[in-house]
Amino acid sequence: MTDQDLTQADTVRLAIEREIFGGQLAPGDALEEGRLASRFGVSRTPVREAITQLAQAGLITKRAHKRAVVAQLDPGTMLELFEALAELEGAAVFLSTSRMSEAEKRELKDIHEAAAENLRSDGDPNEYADLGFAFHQQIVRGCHNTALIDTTEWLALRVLPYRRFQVVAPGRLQRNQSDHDAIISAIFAGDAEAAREE
Amino acid sequence: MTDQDLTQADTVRLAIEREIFGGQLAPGDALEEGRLASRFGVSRTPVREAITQLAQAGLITKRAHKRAVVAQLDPGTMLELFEALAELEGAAVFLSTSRMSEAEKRELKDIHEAAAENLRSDGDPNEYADLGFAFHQQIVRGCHNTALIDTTEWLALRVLPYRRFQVVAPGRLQRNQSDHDAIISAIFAGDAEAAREE
DNA sequence: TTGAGATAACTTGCATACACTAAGAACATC
DNA sequence: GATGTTCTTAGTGTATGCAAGTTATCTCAA
Repeated sequence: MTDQDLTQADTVRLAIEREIFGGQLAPGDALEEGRLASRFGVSRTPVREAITQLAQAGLITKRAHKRAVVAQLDPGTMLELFEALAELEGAAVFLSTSRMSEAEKRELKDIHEAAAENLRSDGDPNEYADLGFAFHQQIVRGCHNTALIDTTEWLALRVLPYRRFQVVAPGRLQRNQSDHDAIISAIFAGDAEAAREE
Repeated sequence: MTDQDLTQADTVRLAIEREIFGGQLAPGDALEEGRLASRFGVSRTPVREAITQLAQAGLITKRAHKRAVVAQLDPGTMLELFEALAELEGAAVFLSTSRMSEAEKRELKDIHEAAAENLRSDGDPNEYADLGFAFHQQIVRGCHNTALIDTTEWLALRVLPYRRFQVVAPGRLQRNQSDHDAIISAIFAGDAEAAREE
């Protein structure tokens, strides 16, 4: 009753999600209902349900009578997604500036400083990426608007499979870090407009 | 191919959507798979699929082993939705200001003036509502970012069933109209920030 | 009368079977 | 050899049956 009232369709959906985010399923890969069914030891019915949900979420694309495919974004669409995501995060941080509690601000600062430390000491890049994710998440959640949070995170989910392809240009991380510096300053100064322009 | 390659699940989903938007299905109403199936003359399978999709879209809520229910929003959630929608539209208009073509701006002006005329002549309120919807849509689409457009319209869809409950306070329409006036001015002046603050 | 427990009726979740679609293979035609 | 046509077959879409869970009804004691 805690929450493990997961139906099989849910289980399958979560498993597929994980494989997409983890890279075992790359964009463009085909998802075949029958194979997935036998792989997960269930019938095709819950698999179909899971696929339907993932398609609705935009993680996979599906057309009638054709195999479902892990969503493949052309560069243009991907840029649009990133722009839209930036706008949503901008809107969220605009609200967050006046709405985050002191505790939330403190935690944001902690995350930021952990990232700085990681950068200074040449730490694990994956850990830095995770901290960056947490940073964004903390800001977005600070707006205390569930609809906006959900929408933003849903959009973030769609680009997640492509993060792994991001080139790590030299100096990119430092630049990212100073951007975050600016955001933090703006939030603590209560300057919502400045925070929006990250 | 021009013809709808619609699967039965799609047909059912569209029909249910229409009934929700049209008010035949009110928030809180239960959707029972069996009844819907026999009503639409199909089996439960495509009905289930349609319900899954609508649940994912947020139009209905569904929990394991419980009946699906047309999404019912408490006032707080509804306010959040409206706020989030306003932020998204704000982001869109911010971009639209510099991206709308002359033709798009002209069409926007046409819509706005048709609404003004409707108001002046005490025309059909439903027509005014439709024009308002078109006004917003025209602005959002002007940002030319499919991801942002889709996200915004998807959110707008979620609140659509509740528009009918909106009280028509006296002077509300005039106020709405002058807000739109301000937006138009800002867009034509190229003042993106002003446009955002509708 | 009211409330807890038992039980019957109903609804959902899943498995299985079948129908239909759409690509590709095999074949015939030119 | 190229082209068009008919099979083949892998794979999706839908129907149906059944088991498990949920909701409603009934019973009976306080």
